Amino acid sequence: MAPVSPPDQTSVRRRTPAQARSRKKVERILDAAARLVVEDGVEALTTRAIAQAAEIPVASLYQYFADRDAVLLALVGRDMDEMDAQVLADLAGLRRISVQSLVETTMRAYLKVYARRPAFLQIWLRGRTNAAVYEFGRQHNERTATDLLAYAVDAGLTRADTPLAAALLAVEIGDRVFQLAYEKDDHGDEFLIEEGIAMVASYLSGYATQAGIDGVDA
Amino acid sequence: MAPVSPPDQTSVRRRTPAQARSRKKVERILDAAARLVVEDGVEALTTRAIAQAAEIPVASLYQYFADRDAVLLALVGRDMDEMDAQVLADLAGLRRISVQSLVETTMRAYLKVYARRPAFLQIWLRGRTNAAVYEFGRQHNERTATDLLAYAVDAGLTRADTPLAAALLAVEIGDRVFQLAYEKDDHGDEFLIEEGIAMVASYLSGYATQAGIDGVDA
Amino acid sequence: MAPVSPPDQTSVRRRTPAQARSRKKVERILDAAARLVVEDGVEALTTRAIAQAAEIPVASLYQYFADRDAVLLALVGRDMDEMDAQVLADLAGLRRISVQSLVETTMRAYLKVYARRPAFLQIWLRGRTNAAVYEFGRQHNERTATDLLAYAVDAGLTRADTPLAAALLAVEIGDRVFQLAYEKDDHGDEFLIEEGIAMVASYLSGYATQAGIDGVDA
Amino acid sequence: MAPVSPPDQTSVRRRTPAQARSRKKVERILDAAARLVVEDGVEALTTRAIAQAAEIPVASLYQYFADRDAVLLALVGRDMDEMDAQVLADLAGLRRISVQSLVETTMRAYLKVYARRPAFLQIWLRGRTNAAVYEFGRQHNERTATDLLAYAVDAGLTRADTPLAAALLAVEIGDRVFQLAYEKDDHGDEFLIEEGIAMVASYLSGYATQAGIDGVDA
DNA sequence: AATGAATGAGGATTCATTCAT
DNA sequence: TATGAATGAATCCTCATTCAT
Repeated sequence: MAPVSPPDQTSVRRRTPAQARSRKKVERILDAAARLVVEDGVEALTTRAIAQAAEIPVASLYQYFADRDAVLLALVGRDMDEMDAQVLADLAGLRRISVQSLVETTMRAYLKVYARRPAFLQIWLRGRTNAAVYEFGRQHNERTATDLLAYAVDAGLTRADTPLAAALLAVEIGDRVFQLAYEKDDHGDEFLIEEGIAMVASYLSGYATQAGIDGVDA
Repeated sequence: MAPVSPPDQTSVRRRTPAQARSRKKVERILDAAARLVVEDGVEALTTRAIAQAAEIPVASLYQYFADRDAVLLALVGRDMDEMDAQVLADLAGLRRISVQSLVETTMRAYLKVYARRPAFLQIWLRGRTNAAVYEFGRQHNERTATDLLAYAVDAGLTRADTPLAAALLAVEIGDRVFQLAYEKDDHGDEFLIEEGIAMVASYLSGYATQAGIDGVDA
Repeated sequence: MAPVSPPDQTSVRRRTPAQARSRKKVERILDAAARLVVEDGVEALTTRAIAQAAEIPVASLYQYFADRDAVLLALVGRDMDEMDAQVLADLAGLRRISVQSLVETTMRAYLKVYARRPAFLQIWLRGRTNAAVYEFGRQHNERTATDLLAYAVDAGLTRADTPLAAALLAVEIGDRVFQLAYEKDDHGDEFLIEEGIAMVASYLSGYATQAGIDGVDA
Repeated sequence: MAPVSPPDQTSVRRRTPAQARSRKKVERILDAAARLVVEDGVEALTTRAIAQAAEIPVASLYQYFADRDAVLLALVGRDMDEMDAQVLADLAGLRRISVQSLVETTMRAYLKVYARRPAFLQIWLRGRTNAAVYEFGRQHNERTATDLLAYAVDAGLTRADTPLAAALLAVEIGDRVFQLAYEKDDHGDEFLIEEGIAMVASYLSGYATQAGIDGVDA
């Protein structure tokens, strides 16, 4: 079973020139928005500012996005998909897996994306101030918890009766560890990250099977 | 040593009638603001709304508070002081103390105040959306971490070389546990609270002395 | 002489397939617009909304209508034609005619159409807010006054020197009676309708010939 | 009994300088709005335009009016009060009164105000396009009907069992007569006005007592 | 100390229409 | 003929704060 849900891939097949153009503009808007966020924070992401940065009229924004929040969510969603993909890839690369390595690999995958995507870091870890983003995060964390738990149970790492709430707590705590680690440090405070990983792994070990502790071939 | 810094008590001695009147009005404003927050959330706390709820002209707000954020901070600060006092009191009531009971007592003290102060719960756990509040929280957590660590080292519960960052991590994780537990549940999800307390205690045990694990007379 | 001008029937003869298709789409758009008006009122009739309801792109609207107002006018015009036809038919069915029965039959014919065409009722009686519709109404009332007066004079019901302004006043008052009667009542307040008919008939009787009062064979 | 409700006179007694200034500004805004309406019609009455014409910032508008509609309603209300006062005064001047003279005097009183207040004429008779104004008009007509009926019954001009709906119909028809008479003619088409007055008077005579027909000393 | 009034700056969103393809 | 995309021009309204009195 896949450890995290793959991104939604509705109608990715072919694309008309018009759609391609449209997609390009969407990207352009998102890139402009990303720039703004990195420079001035999430609150600076006004429709006016986005339009100006993307060099389009404000009204044109509404061709591509339903409203301001939609832009923000698209921005987060884009990077979040990359996040999930990174976790997927890194877990796939493991030879042996245990609860410890599952946690470590997953969390370190996140770090890679934070390093690559400063806008994401900014929105996600520092500016989760917007209600829409907050809700998006909550849902993503829930999905992640569900997927990872299913994966762990499936792989025989944790007991079948492990409560979802425990998985969710682990994910949320991981999330907070990152928030804390990146609060002042653009590269993430390594001490906090290590301790955080240890804490989460240790917590989840409480639900581990013997195999989950010893590790099994992937 | 006191486990948490006592509230700032500048010029509490005597008070002129004018000061007393002023204090009263401040309280009235804060009470109005608290009502608003509980009813409509932090975003509803506009200067207009506060003034209307307190039945004073908007301009008069600025007699008592430098700006909008100041109101919010005063609101949080008032309850935060109560929080610290509760922790202080509950720790003082312990016969024997260990890392485990230190964590448990402290976190349960927080729960008591959340139950008593819905406005605090609303601002602190659900609406930490405002930059000023966020910063205030960070600083309070830092102070709390410093104080608790000093207390623990002093009492011989943790090693003298325990890094402050570890204490801070513990406090922040505790904070997140509460955020999660109160997200949807006005009374706090008990499972999450218990697991959270266990997680934090277990983490800090890594820095405990033997006495910290066995417990000592307070 | 016909009591009301027959609808404009430019080029109704034959139709090419393309024209037939076009006509179909026009009907589809008008039906969609009618639905919108009934549900949400005249102000809800935006080009966007119409296009969406008709399931065509907004830009395609402009293939069939010059602008937004044109849609509204076409909508009104369609039902107005039916209105005129109903008046024509009902008057044709009369054995004997007098000023009284002319007024009564005409006004009751309107009621029939209002009952059948809720969109018309909505636009015409409740939402005559749009300048174009307003103007259309004025012109239709003028035409109706002219036609009915000619008919009445022709039939010897009213004096030949009856001023057009009197006929127009009668029509306009009838119009207002309906507006009032349907203001809150979807079926039309019967008291107001009866009194209104009586008022208009009584007024026009001032211009009646003896025959117009006694009635003549049609 | 007063034939029409006197305007609301809440706290007209004394006035602080601040209130006087405020009142002055309100008048200034209304005057500017009136100018706009006369020149460009009701739809031209945007917040921007009003503010510009009154030479104040848009935001200042909201000090004195809750929203755009409030300005329009204040504008209408101001003149409507004058209208009521004129009716009151003119009826008070009558030596003898009958249904006929009651109708005539009332309607002619309206004409005087239309002549004095072009903005009112514009909004009321030509631009009753705005929902708020429309509703205001409906309510005023209802109040007027109620008051005039009570007055007529009181004076013994009409039977005590005259239905309110009849009075309302009379008022509404009078209203439409004016709309029609002023449609194209800034001074009001005299033929339509005379005929309209006759029609309404004749209609109401159906509910008159003998005294109402013969007339009584006021 | 108290406050009515004033306001600059900005907020999101909608709409009818055009045009290149 | 059909339409996706583009957009200029407005819309109303809110907010925190200041200042003269």
